[in-house]
Amino acid sequence: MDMTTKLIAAAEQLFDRHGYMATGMDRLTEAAGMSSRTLYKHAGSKAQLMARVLTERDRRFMARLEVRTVDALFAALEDWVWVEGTRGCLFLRSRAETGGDTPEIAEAVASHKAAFHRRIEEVVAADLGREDPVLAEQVLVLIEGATHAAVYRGADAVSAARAAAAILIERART
Amino acid sequence: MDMTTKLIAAAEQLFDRHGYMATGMDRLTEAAGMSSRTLYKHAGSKAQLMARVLTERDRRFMARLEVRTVDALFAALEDWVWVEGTRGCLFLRSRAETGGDTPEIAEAVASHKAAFHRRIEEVVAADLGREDPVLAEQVLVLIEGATHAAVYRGADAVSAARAAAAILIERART
DNA sequence: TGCAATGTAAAACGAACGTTTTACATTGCT
DNA sequence: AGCAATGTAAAACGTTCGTTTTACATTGCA
Repeated sequence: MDMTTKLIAAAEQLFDRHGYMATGMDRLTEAAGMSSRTLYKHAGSKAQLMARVLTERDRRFMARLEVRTVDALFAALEDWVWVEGTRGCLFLRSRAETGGDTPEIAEAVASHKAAFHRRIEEVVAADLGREDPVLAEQVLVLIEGATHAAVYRGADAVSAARAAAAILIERART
Repeated sequence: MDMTTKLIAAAEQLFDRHGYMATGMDRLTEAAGMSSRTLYKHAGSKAQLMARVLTERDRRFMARLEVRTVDALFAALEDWVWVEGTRGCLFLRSRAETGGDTPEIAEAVASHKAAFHRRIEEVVAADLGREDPVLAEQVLVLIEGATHAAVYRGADAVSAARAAAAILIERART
């Protein structure tokens, strides 16, 4: 396993479970199993490391959203929550933790959320046979809501969102 | 203006805008306009201060949700977002920043979210004339979603959620 | 009049922060 | 055989962290 890969995987785990600011570099070097010298050679800085973590997570998350129907979007979200757990959206959390003042992080978040929004519009259009920006916004809100409600309401939040989306889609179709 | 009130107001601003971990006590004493000795006499510790901020915010937020219809719930959320801005849910954010490992904070968050869920069930029941836990869960997801989507989508997210809720309510009524 | 309460200003506490440096070992290519 | 690259271990960098302490001023009530 490549050092950079190992580092990013360890960083994602710690940042996600304990928070970006609360995770010190000592804890990170230990978890990644490498010296701080090597860590900095690969990561550059803590902020750059977080940005790489986010880029990698974007890749992994967006790959799951390569679907053709809105219902499949929620099925994918259920899988994601099952695998990754329910700790909210790491993108919004990193942005909030840094007050948006860390450029590398703010940019990674912005570009992920733009891609996320675009993807939902595409899926809604494919499912409905026409574009519907308002419905897409509602689906986006339901996914974001399921992600965050699941933190304290559990997986029920995701299935509730899925059922709600089905109703909205059905209504938009007829 | 009472010292404790001034302190909590300053703390809420800084914690919300820059994050809990990223806000140092020096910055806090300066913003609150008091010595660190006085600050610690009133707050006890940084974690206790955050807990009091959350308790106060819960009071202010829940007061706005004293309504009788689901649509009024979203109108209240629109007002809240207008006044307080769109930086996501401070309760979930504090919990995430501390990994749930700070008891005072974790408890304040848990009790707020429990009250929040209860209130939505009540409003849905009042609006519909009967209890509907599934619809309540969907409304909760829409509010949580609007709160977080608004961070990058703006106020449109809230009105989209409002319209979606209207459809779900209408369908549940007939 | 005098004491208890409440405040400020500022230094000090040890610990932890992100990052860099020093000194050395191992590897793989030409 | 020899050099460049890549790694480790560990100390040190100066800064900032949350919190406590020391010394002193002001106020309000008995």
